[in-house]
Parts: sequence; C-alpha cells; structure tokens
Amino acid sequence: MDEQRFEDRLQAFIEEIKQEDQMTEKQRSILEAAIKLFASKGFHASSTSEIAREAGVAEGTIFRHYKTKKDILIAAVAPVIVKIAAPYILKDIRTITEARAEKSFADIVTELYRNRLSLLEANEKHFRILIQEAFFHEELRETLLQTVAKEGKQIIQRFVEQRIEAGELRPLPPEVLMRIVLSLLLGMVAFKYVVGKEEFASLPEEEQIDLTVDILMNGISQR
Amino acid sequence: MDEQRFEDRLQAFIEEIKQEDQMTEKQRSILEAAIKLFASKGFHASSTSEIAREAGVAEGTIFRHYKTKKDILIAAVAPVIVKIAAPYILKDIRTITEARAEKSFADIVTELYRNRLSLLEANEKHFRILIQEAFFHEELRETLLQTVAKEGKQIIQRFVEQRIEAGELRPLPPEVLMRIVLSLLLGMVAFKYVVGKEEFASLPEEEQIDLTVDILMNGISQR
DNA sequence: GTCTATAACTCGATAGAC
DNA sequence: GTCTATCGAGTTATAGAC
Repeated sequence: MDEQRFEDRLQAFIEEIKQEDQMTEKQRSILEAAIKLFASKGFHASSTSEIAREAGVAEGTIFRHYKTKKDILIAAVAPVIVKIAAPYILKDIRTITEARAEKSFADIVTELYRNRLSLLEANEKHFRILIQEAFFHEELRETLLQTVAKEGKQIIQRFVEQRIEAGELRPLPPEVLMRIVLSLLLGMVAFKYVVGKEEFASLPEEEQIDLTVDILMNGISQR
Repeated sequence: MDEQRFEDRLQAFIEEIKQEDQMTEKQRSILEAAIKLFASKGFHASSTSEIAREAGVAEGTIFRHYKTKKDILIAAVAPVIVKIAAPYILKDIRTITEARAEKSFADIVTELYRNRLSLLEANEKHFRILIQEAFFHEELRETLLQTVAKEGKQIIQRFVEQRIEAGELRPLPPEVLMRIVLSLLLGMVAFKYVVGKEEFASLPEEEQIDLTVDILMNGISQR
C-alpha cells in the first residue's frame, strides 16, 4: 500500500521541483536542515524538533509543508533522483552511444570517472542520505534501481558489445566488463570517502583516474 | 567521553565471547532477534519491545543482560570485529606474506576473492549491521578502520612492492594497486548484494572471479 | 503549545533450580 | 530456602503530529 503512494508522491514532487523557486524561505531552510541532519545522523536519529531548531522555524511549521517526517525524506531525496541521477544517466548514455567511433573507450571511461567523482563531490550530503536510506526503504531502492540500473544496463551493454565487435575490447561477457568499469569507479569513491582522504590519497585525483583507466585498458583491450 | 567507554566495552566483550557458551538461552535469542531486526530495519527503527517480542522474552529481560540498547548493538557487532574481521585479516596477512615466491599474484588474489565472498555470504546479516551503523557511529568506524585498514595497509603495500621489485607487477604506486585489487572485490560484493542476484549474475561466481582476476592481471602484470 | 503514542529503561514480584 | 533468571506493569522522556 505504501509503494503506490511513494510513486505518486514522487510524481508530485517532480512537478513541484520543476517550479521549485516557488518554495518559501522557510520551506527551503527546513529541507536544508533536514538534509544536513539526515546525512550526519540518519533519518531515525534526527527528530523533527531538531530539524526545526536547526532550520530556525517552529516545529509546527514543518508539518504545514510536509505532512509527515517521511515526506521530508522524500522531498530531500526525490530531487536527487529526478534532477541529478536521471538526467546525468541519460546524458551519459547519450555521450556513450553518440561517441561511436570518434572517441576511444579509454577517453569515454576517463570522462565518465571524472564526471561521477565531481558530481559526487558536489552532492555529497544528498548521496549519503540516498545510500543510507536505500538500505532500509525498499521504495527508494526500487526507484533507484529502476532509474539507474535497469535503464543504464541495456545501453551500456549494447555499447560494450559494439566495442567488442569492433575489436577494441576483448570478447568478455558484457556484464562482466560493465561490472569491472563500475567497480573501479566505486572503489575510487569508497577510498575517497570511507577510508579517508589523508590516509590513501598520495596522488592527485586526476592521476588516480588516469592510472586507473590505464590499468583497466590493459586489462580489457584487445591486443 | 564515549570513545573510551567503547574501547572498554569492546575489551569486556572480547573476554565474554571467549567463553560465549556461558550465554543463556534467552541471551542468545535476544541477540539473534536484535541482529535480525537491526539488519533489516536498522538500529533506530528497531524498538526494544520489538526485539523482546521477536526473541520471545519480556522486555525487562533484555535489560538484565544488556544495560542499554546500544550495548545490544555492540554485542551484535563486536564479535564480527574480534572474531571474524581481525582473525581473517591476520590470516590473509599470513597467507600473503608467507607466499613469497611459491604462489603467483593471480592465485593469491583469486584465493582472497573467494575467501571474502564466502565469508560475507556466511555472515551477511552481521556485515549489514556493521556497514550501516559504521556510517553513523564513529566509534565503530574508527575501530573498523583501526583494525582493518591500518593494519592491512602496510603489509599489503609491502607485499605489493616486493612483487613489483620481482618484476611480476608493473611499477605502479602500491596504494593504487591495492585500491584496484580491493575495488574489484568491492564491486563483486556490491553487484551481488545491492544490484541483485538475478539481474546481473549470468555467470556462476567461480567464473566471475576467474575472469575478474584474469582482467586484473592483464592490467597490472609486467609483460 | 498541546496531545498522544511509544521509546528506552526500572523494579518489585515470582518461580524454578539446586 | 536461597538464588538467579525472568516477567511485565510502570516510569519518564521525547517522538511525531497538528
């Protein structure tokens, strides 16, 4: 019964966000406070009174704008999915599919890695919430997988298959290739954010990416 | 003030776990119920009354055994750190350092990947809690990084350096090599558990590992 | 600011093991 | 009969909701 509501809400928010300048001052500060708190303490550990205090509004004001606490979560997370994740994935897909022969696989992947890392850096807090809450709220996880994984999978696979046929890549199973490419990205992200910046980052990020792509291409390109 | 207490508690639990058969029936069922709930809903979303119901005990009984709810979390997670993470890391380190010239880098990595994936499979719930709560509880994150990252880093780096000197691996920065090796493992885990089994696993796990190692070795080995 | 539910946690009563 | 594990109603605080 809740999954349906979530889809509806998401649709509603897509509309709402399109004219998001209509958001009041208070509404915006509530969302900002919520994002900050959710990202640092998690959804359940952040109380609405805390959000109100942080936002500098009365607690009642929160419920004027968002019916439930969960609505705040959705309002915080939905834009990330519809504004950031989806368009960027579509953009990538375009970039990848349109770059038929002009660009090398290495260049495309390098660009992909750079995109992703800077995107993540710019929206760190949102993604934190997204990842954490996706663990528990199946609605979110489903929406994410539907948006990200399923749509992306086919196109990337087809593209990889083309590159294999063209003799640029080794004839490996496409989904394995895809996994490897994404694993290395995921690994860079994990080391950057989880393990810590100081401990491991002996090289500047640019070089990290270049080296990673170099190793990747040695591993997957056709001799 | 809390970090100190955590270390103390951890020490206490290390002792406790060593004679863990002294655990009463109830105590064990409380822990089991808590692990189940924490893993599926998270720490804050699981109430003690729920844990009690799930475990088939009175709520008061919980607090006879665990002073606070957080103690249950620690009791659930501490064994993973002290019983599973630490010994396995030590075992790996042994495996790696003792396999001087006899074993190829590829064989060692293959073994590492297999180990890790089956270890994860056997303790999925515990690791779920560990990862989720490590996001928020700095104590846990610190303990983990101290136990896992720091200790492992030096040894693996030294080993990788030896393999480079021996001409088996390309002269890449050791921490980059390490990141790549771990990224591919992380990626396999992520695809297995997050993205889902059916969607992507067209190949059996054994072959996935072998292919991954093959690609890795093409990428990092010296010609 | 107020209401209601529920959270974590307490403690005296109880009952079975030795 | 004491002792130890258990029960569960009761306490206090604070959550979300309006």
